[in-house]
Amino acid sequence: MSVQERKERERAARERLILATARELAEQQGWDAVTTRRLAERIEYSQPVLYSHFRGKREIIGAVALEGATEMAAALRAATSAAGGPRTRVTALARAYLDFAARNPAVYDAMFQLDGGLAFANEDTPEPLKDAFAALLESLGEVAGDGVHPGLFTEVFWAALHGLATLTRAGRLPPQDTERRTELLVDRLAIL
Amino acid sequence: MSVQERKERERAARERLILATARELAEQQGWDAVTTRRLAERIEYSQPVLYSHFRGKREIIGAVALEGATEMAAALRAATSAAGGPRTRVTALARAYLDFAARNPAVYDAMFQLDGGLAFANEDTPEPLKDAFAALLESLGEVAGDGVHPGLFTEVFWAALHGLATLTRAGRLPPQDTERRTELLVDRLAIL
DNA sequence: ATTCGATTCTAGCATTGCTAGACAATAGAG
DNA sequence: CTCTATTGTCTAGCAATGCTAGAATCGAAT
Repeated sequence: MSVQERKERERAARERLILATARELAEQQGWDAVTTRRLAERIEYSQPVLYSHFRGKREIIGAVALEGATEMAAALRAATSAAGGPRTRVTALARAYLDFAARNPAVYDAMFQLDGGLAFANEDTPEPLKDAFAALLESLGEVAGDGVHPGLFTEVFWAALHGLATLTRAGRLPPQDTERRTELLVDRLAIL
Repeated sequence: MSVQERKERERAARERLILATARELAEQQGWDAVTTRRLAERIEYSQPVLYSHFRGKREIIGAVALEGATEMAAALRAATSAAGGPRTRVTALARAYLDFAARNPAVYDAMFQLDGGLAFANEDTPEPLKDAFAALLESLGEVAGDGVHPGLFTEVFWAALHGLATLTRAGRLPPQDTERRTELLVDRLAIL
């Protein structure tokens, strides 16, 4: 059975290669530049190989989105674990979120702007996405305030961060005031 | 000179027809369904005619976005003018914004999600967009709180609304709690 | 009625996502 | 070591997309 195992390892390695290449290409030139032909050429296989791993381009985007969700959850937890009190923690969380979005625009797009064919806000939601939301909830639940449902509060805070991230990235908001906007958001929304 | 005038009138009418058709098609089946061929067929002209009015699909999206900005500004002002105090006014504003986004998803996409080739946050920004932001500022400036720049506050509030609108529309947030989220947002962000 | 300029259309290009069917490599049996 | 059957990969192609060149047609002014 060792032959089978080797093949599966190689197949898994190639799948990782596809995803890493797609992500790299998307970060370099945007998702529009991630065509099946270019992607195939970069991994040095023909296009149909892509379709033996993923149903199509959408599913590739979805896979990158899941990778990103895992990383984002880790980044958020790393940022908040170093903080002392609730206030520093929430500020660190907000900064880490916006920083992740700014540093990985293509991955952020895959997660929240593009159609990756992923389910959201129901029981079919993939684990990494639920976990990323959980990472937000861990720090935000404690500053929701009395009588306010932590989940609802987290949704609102998240939406605000998402709005800041996307509008800034699209050039709708001047980038230089990001820090001041973040502070204002935390000051007002969080009950400390 | 009457011939020239008639021709210009007809040309302007056709341009309105193109935009109305594009918008209708986008609202019915999404912007992906707005192909130059389908659009040309619906207006009963050939595709190249579209390019005598607009540089390309992007510019059509941009034109729809500007139309939408004008309408949104009007909708926001209509909603806030009926309100008595600052609190009712801000709540009405938030509701009107989210309502506009929910009722005109394709137009909202054209304004904020798609690339319509429009400038933002600088002096080249088209008038309708600046005016829509001004409509937000009119009601939000008075609840920014002492020592907080009204423009910055408006940006943050707007970003939060934008996040709620897009995440809800993309199925990332359950729609039924929209009203509670709106109330929470207003309660926390606005200084009354 | 004819000419000439503007307008509109036909036909086509290159690119996209995706797939069918031909071809090649390889594992396992003899 | 050879043959076969399965598994994997590639070549070639489809329909759809945005956009454009050049032909054809229309209409206003002479």
